[in-house]
Amino acid sequence: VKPPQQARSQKTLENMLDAAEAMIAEGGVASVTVSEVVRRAGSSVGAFYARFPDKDALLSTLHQRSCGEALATAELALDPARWVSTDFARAVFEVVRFTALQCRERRGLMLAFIAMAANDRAYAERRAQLDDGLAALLHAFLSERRDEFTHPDVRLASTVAIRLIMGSLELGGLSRQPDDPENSLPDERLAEELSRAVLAYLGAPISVGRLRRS
Amino acid sequence: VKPPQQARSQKTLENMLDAAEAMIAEGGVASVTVSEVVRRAGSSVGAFYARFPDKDALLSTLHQRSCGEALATAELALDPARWVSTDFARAVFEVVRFTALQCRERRGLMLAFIAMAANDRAYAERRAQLDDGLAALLHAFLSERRDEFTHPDVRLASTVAIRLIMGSLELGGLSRQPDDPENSLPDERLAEELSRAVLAYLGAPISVGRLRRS
DNA sequence: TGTACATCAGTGAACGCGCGTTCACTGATGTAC
DNA sequence: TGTACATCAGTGAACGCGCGTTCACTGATGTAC
Repeated sequence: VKPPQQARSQKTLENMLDAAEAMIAEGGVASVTVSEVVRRAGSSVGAFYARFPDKDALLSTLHQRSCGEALATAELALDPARWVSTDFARAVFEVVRFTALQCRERRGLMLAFIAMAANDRAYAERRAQLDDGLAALLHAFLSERRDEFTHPDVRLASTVAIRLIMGSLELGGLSRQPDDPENSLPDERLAEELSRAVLAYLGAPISVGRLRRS
Repeated sequence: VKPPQQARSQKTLENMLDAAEAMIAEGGVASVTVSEVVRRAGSSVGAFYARFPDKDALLSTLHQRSCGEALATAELALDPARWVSTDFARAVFEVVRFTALQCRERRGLMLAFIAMAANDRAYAERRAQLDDGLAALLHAFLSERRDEFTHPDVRLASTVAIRLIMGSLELGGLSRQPDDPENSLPDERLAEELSRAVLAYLGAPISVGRLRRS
């Protein structure tokens, strides 16, 4: 990806990324065509190829941007300072619930990048890096609360917990009809059970029903 | 999909499905072209279109076949009779480990169908049905062992446990390099932690280290 | 401050590759009498 | 048991659509003197 030399071309580039993101969210990667991207970005095909060597580079760049945003969001959500005065179980629950919300909001993008990762090594690697980053953040959070759970290996527990949470939520995103009103397992309920599972795995005692109180 | 009238065309059809499956496992859905499928199947393009209305139908049929096989495999693995004389925790561990093995063996196919489900409602629905089927089987298994864990809602617990297991394993399949020798979290280790998580979530007491003894 | 030139940025019609699909045809299998 | 006919199964060259990519060109911005 050729970095722009002037402010206006930087703006053009961002418009293209935004257009691609919107199109993915609406109709998946398959619906992203260069001509439609540039049409939405108010640009032209030539301008596109002046910035990106090819179409793949656009999607790669977008993926990088999305991973960065996700990590930044997690950094805020998992900041230990934010939870100092909150009960451990409650904090875990809130984080899981927030994550579930984020996944639902960005469902289209998330699914598209899952599909890309399934087919393309580069996406899989960026994805793995994101998971590592999330695990590191969770590790920092858990280290602050070391005396509130019993799992002997905090690092391992962080990695596995991220897998449990992200895996379940993504699998949920895969199968759920977004418009199904009477879903057998709504997000809120899943988040609650998921929290219980994570807390139980960590070895943090929790009384039944406590989570639901807000 | 037009059902064949003679045995030989049934064979042709199966050859095509097998060819497509092999190609997916090797190079993902993108590598599947009609001409290559028929070449491998020792058939011809016309024969293809006499069976399938279009290329999508081939992949759909293959997905149905795979889901059926997966469910049949799970039916054997989760048959309560098979585990009557086995410790509960050990049985859960063995099942999770077996599932992890299956996922690794069918990694290519699994990833391809995840990608399809991300882009196509029909695949997502079949996938959701498979998960429901797995949950039902787990529910039957757990019902036989009702007195060995404390989770109050067996049905809910079954659904969530399937999500935890399949989600984590699939997410693992997404990010892992299959050829990386020094993976930070090898299958065996993940299966163990995953079992602990599931057991803890179910409320089945387990002493540390017990799982590893074989 | 103005002029000339270089580089950056953008335009969109035209090209062409790959792959799904069609179709006119040949061969194989089954059935009626 | 043999012959005629109908249907099923298979063949592969040719077509054409869609979309990524190229390229010859115009316009905008910056810089030197």
